[in-house]
Amino acid sequence: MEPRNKHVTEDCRGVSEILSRIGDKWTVLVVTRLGQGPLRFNEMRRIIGGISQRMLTLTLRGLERDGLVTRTVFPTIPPRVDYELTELGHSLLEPVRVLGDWARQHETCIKASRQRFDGTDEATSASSPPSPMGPRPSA
Amino acid sequence: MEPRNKHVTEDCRGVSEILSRIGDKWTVLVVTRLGQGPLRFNEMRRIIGGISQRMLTLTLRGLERDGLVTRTVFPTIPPRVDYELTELGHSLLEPVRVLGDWARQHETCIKASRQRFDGTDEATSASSPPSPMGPRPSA
DNA sequence: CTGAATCCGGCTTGATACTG
DNA sequence: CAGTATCAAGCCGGATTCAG
Repeated sequence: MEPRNKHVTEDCRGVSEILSRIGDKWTVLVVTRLGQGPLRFNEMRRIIGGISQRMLTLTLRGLERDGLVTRTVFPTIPPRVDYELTELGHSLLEPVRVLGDWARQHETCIKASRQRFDGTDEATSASSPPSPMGPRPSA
Repeated sequence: MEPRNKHVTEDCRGVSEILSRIGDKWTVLVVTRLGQGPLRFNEMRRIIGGISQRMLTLTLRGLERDGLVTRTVFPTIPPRVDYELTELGHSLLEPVRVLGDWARQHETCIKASRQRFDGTDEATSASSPPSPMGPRPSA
């Protein structure tokens, strides 16, 4: 990546990258669950539900790479692997919680806004096909 | 014990959705810039830099749909469109800032961890202790 | 039980060209 | 200036299969 420059935009680039990192489909779920204590692979898989092995592996791997979780292998039979949040991982828990609070707090509002927005189009022209980006009602 | 435990996953689903929303490539940049005041389309385009018309349009459109920004059209020639954060949009600014602070604060740490992770080619020559610190198979 | 490798479909992104 | 339409490329995520 580019070196960190002076401008705000550059700062936000870094932020954006981090957000992309944790903004993917599963990372937040995994981190949050792990925030309640270490878990084994299939425990997580079962608890989270709907995540494939592949995605769980990739998510965990990425988290480990970023130093957010530790991977502990017990060379037993059957094998056992524990995943646990590092200190850094725990520190992420709080910002995520803040965002989570915001999300839950405004979830209804946002969904309502979406329905309003999506419905505005059809209300004016009923026979129009569903366009991915309907026309704007000029203010 | 904690009834909250059972709901965390569901809660996080919603959070995850919101995160996906703002976790895309440009949303955070746009919102942050808009947090400093209303902007016109090409102003933003120029300020952010590297974003295509298409992506800026789509990002703005999504933000508008979610009720986070307002779009004000001035039917002049040449046309002029102002984008501005709504109250809801401003409320998002804070959580984003929190996450942004975290990101900047741990940016170095994370990058270091990545390099460490990518570069770690464990020899495994040492004894594999029965203690939970087994070697990680290289990718 | 944990996880790697493969194939594949879909969404997201981006470049380009055109319109009011 | 602001926005749309279209097309192509790339990444993401899922199902399946194989291995230790």
